[in-house]
Amino acid sequence: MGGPRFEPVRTVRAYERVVEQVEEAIESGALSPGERLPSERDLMVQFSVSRSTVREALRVLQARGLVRSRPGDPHGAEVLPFTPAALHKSMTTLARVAELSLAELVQFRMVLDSSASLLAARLRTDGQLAEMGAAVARMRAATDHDAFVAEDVSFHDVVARASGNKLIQICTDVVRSIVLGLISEKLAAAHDRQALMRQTIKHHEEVLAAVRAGDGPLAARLTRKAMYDYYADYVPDGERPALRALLE
Amino acid sequence: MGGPRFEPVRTVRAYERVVEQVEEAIESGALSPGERLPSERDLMVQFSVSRSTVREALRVLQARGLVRSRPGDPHGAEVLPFTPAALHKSMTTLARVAELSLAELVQFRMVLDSSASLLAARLRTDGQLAEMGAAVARMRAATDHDAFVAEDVSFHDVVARASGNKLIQICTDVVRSIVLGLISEKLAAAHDRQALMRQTIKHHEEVLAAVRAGDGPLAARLTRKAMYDYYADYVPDGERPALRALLE
DNA sequence: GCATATTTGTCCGTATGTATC
DNA sequence: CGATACATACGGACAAATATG
Repeated sequence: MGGPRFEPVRTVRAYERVVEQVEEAIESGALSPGERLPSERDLMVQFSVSRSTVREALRVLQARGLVRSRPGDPHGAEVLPFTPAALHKSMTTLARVAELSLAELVQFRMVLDSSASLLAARLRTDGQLAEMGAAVARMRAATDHDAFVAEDVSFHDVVARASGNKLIQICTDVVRSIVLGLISEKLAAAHDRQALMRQTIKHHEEVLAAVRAGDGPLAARLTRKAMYDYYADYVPDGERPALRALLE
Repeated sequence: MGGPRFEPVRTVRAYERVVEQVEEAIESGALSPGERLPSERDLMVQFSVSRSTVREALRVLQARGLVRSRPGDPHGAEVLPFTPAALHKSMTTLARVAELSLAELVQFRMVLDSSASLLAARLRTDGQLAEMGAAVARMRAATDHDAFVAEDVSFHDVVARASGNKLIQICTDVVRSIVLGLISEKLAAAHDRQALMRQTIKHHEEVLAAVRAGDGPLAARLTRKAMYDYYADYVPDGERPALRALLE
């Protein structure tokens, strides 16, 4: 007994091996954004596989947002700079197939954005503070609703950046766009847009003041409150208690 | 002036249109997990494209975790039940190409898991409370380190489930496995594993008591503290202040 | 258990539109 | 502008794997 323990052999497709190798080259930094992959014909020689196999691998790499190939490009597929597009795609899919409710998404935003505010209150630079103020000023000056929302987004973007955590920054961005995609039309059709906009500006000014004062817990609490007030109307009654659980 | 405003035509690949249609069918629920797609030959007839195009589309759908095809399967590709595998993949890639530091990942865990504890203190059922207690008991009984970590994970899993938020549940799971993948070998090689395990059990007991008492803020604070104590040694000195910013 | 039919995985060749030099 | 090389898409072919009778 106790001889060598063999592991089951996972039959791995040819295109997967191609994907793995190119992926490793990109993620390890051996291939940098802007650099080019060899042409499909070169790749089929280097990997000793057919054209179809190379193409299936490139489709997967493209779906993961790592490369992009254009017809006729003599330089081969381009290695792309990092974007959260793939994360965005998979989270959007998740929201649909896992049937995430708007309440869950808003709750997640409350958690992430309030944490960003908490950290920003400690770690923000003076330049970022100025950016936040400028965003609020542009919110005040916004004439149409779309511009207002855009400046609202830019405020939250600066706060997320000021948190110093790239993962928080990316996830707030992704989840926010999903939420806005779900209810942007409803927001635009709100009956008392002016009042909502005034209240939103007031909330942002309070958050900004807390961040400026370095009071992280207050900034976090205000952020949660602002988000609740902004979205609660669009959340079914039964799910609002779960949101309020984050307000103390 | 002012004639019809034409929009630029986005040249869309044939395989992308196939992907879109199948994706829509799955995400809308027209195709449920366990059901089968038509065979590749049927698909090329239905979409009026070549088999290569169908195959490239299937590779993309497979990369997104929506379907799986096996060689020789007469029933066609299988529609898969939801898994966060695609999210896991894209976030792992993100961690590498965006060069996420361990500190950022741990900080993200502190945010998510403490929020889960906060919500769980309010929303947990008695059954879930019992599950948490059982997990801690199994942690106490664990003989080897791997079993201990496994029970640790199951505790956090129950808490995340008790939060009532599927997105929190999934993201805690994904980020945790990434963090563990980064430093599991270091954890196993810790010089004073016994002391660490005792401390971890104590922390979990405290969190459990707070959750049982319904004290969400306390449970959240204890969760952040426990995670900091567990991982701080593996985070470079310069990045620890960012972690401590979450401890008040 | 075995033979058969079907399907996928992979390969090859070709035609067409396109981007670059 | 022309020539070249490229990606896109098509169609046909064979071997290995799978399910069915």
